[in-house]
Amino acid sequence: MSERGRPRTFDRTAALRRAMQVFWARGYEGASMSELTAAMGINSPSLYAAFGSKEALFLEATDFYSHTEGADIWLALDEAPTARQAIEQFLCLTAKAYAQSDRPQGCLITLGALHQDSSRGAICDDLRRRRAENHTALQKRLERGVAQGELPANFDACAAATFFATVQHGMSIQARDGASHDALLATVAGAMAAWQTMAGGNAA
Amino acid sequence: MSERGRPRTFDRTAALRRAMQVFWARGYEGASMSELTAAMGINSPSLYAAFGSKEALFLEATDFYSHTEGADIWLALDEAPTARQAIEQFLCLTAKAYAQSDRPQGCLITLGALHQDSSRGAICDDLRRRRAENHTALQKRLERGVAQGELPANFDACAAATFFATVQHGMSIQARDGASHDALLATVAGAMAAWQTMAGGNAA
DNA sequence: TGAATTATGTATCGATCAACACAGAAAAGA
DNA sequence: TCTTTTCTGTGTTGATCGATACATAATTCA
Repeated sequence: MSERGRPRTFDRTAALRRAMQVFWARGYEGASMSELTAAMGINSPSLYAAFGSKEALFLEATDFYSHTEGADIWLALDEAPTARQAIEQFLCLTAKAYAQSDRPQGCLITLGALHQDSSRGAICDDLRRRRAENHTALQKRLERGVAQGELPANFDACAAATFFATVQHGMSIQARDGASHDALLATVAGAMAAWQTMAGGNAA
Repeated sequence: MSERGRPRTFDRTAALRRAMQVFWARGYEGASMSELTAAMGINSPSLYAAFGSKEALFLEATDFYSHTEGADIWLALDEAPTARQAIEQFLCLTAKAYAQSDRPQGCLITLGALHQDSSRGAICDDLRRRRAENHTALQKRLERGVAQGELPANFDACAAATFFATVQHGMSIQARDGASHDALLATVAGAMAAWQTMAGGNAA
């Protein structure tokens, strides 16, 4: 295959993981190329040869993030037996992931590029697309709960999905402020307190 | 007084407002001096003479923001007759303010400098202090509700304040994603749905 | 009117930004 | 061995970053 030429002397996946951590901690604009190359242990030309550009590297890093850091949260959403347990697991796993001290707090997808001009570059659009996918996943799971009779027929799955997604976004900022796991669980408890009322049948 | 020397030819407050809008839209790091001077209608030396530095300008801009854009939200919190109405007004006014299309979406205090190193510079610390003050204001209002018998004695005002503050933070990101006023109100409805359960007496 | 004081506009500072030119090094194919 | 291909390290590109030097203009005080 493509085994001709001098072989790469660094682990591409390991370097991508390091880049992800830098973007995660500093955001897209805040992460400089020198910071990235230092963390990845390679020189600038090697980075460009392997990943193309800062923008392309970020897109790959967010994809890597989704498949590693973010995977279990969204897996639990689908696998929990009831919609209520699905949402609770979703939020509890979020609380656990966001407060871990051995990595940046909060979510790369949520915090990675909040101030980009949507018109300029694909980064902002890509993150928005991923956030929209998350909203859809929540909504689908809630609709399943309606279909299975767990939730009333007039339950507004879209509005509820918006609410729980917004709570998760807020937890990213809370985590960035140094909130402990327990503090994040207080927010989870608040969000789950809404469940009883929403599932009671008088959803707006 | 200090009326000696050549008088300033621009309105300092108007220039500060323009600077606030730039920081609001682009964040601290994302707002460049050239962008700021262009929006403020002055040259770089005038900016430094009047405000000191980019950092000092940001601190003044956030203070200005608190006293103008953010004032009515927190005023309503204290003036509403019941704690429940206070929280509801607080969230509804937030939804209204964050979705207005004639200004940047979301909150400057929340989104202004999420990726700063806390050690480096006073910006991050200042915003965190302001967010902590907001949490305290919410908690105090809820504790008033407990004292007045509106809420049960075992009501966890701190945890509830954390929850509502987190919801508000999430709404900033939701607004940045282009959410409409109605979409933000869906989140408000979700948060208020939690009220019934939390105020019921079985708060954790 | 003249000295002191403060603001303005032009032009620029060194540092850093993202990105790349180039030559040498290390592999495969002939 | 020799050509081709690909990667690596050094050094640098033009642009932009935040921040100023400097001369000039406009005001107050004496």
